[in-house]
Amino acid sequence: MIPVRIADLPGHVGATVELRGWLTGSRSSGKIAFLQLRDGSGFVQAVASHAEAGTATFDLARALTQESAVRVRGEVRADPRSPSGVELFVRELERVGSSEEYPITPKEHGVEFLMEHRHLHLRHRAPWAIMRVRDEVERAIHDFFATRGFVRFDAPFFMPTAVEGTTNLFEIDVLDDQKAYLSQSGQLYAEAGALALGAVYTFGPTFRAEKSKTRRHLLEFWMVEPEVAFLEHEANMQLQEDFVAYLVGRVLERRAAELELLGRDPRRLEPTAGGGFPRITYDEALVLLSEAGEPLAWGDDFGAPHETLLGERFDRPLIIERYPSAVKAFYMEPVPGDPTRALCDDVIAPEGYGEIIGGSQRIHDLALLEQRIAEHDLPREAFDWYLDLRRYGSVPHSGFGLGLERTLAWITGVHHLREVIPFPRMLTRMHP
RNA sequence: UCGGCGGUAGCUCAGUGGUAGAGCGAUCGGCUGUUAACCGAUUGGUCGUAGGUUCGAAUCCUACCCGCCGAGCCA
Repeated sequence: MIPVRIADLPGHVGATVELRGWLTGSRSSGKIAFLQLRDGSGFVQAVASHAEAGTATFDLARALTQESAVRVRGEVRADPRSPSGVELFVRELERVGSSEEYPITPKEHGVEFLMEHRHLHLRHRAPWAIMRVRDEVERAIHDFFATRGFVRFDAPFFMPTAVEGTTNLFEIDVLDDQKAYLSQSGQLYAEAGALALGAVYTFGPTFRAEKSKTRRHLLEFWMVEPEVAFLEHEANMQLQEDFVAYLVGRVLERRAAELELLGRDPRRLEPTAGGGFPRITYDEALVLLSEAGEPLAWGDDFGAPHETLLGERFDRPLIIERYPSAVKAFYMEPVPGDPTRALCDDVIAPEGYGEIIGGSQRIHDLALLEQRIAEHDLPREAFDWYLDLRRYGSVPHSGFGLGLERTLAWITGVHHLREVIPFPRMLTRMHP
């Protein structure tokens, strides 16, 4: 008898099949038992009646505890009372692995308790749905860039120095007193890649040793960073828009059932899939903030409340461009004729999920880049190779970084970033 | 680092000076269509830690630990 996945059961109505999975819950009376089963592909109810299954099988069905592993053989029957349209009528039952006193009981639990049992929590419906959305988004990232001729380019995780001097880095002891830092961005290496391969993207974990304890922060998160030679600011923003619209479109197309299980209304995401993101300048954003009663002086960077306020005004991501150079990274190209502003942009997600993309055109002039490195008190010798990129055939180039978890939190509608990564790493969470 | 809130049963919480509580869960029994099942029984505790006040402290005081939410910083 061939094993069948729960997801494929609707195609086997009338057949007798074998299911392999786990018991998520059960309910029984004297003569009938209902077993809730999962196998990773989905969820289904099995029905064991005393008359059809026999005493031994029926008694075993009643004795199974939560998260017992089982093999079940039985007949697939259509039933309008089932959410998936089918049920499995048990003929034979085998307990593969027992489960005693499973901690995550069918009862409300606090976030902290669930995170302490994250290795088991992942078996439950909401994390199951979220991880399937995460998988789809990661797949969509690769598909988007592959169809546009980008080459995936893996940046190192050990870094000799900071990419952006301000943020805190995790310091690592390498052999013989040598210091290194965990990567906070693969961008500088992606720039080398872009000049070698034309268009590249990095995708991997990123580490920020910031003492941030909010729902928008993790110590370790995943970032995708495309970088393209000869790409300038306007086209860079268009690439970002096309990219985000594609990712959201893919989830709407292929993971609608998971969004529904999570209670996420797909209508909130549909405008994004159509593109047409609003674009405003930093100066225009200041006017909007002033009108909203949150005035800022020119030159101030936005705080989280400002970003939320701006993002909530639109039904799709908001692009804010041309920030003051002083609040941005050293490598950003100035606006032609206006050195106080940079050819950069942030993409702010709707609904208060904050910044999901930061991007810019990079300085390609050697003298200007040397000057900026000096102004920022950065160790020049660490950037010798980076300056070489400007010595030998320098061209205008641009790129951006998209935070995977913030994007996923917004798409799935969950409150906290820790929900969208299998094992979150935070100031107060290293276990399990 | 700063601000606000919190730590009591396996879980979610109530309990503001006088015998430590509820619901849920789990276990056992009953019920042939349950899906937040229902009915009956059983099971449940260093009240975050240390010290202090008091005849008596989960409760009041002091210190510390841990967590949650937010700010800054950022994706």
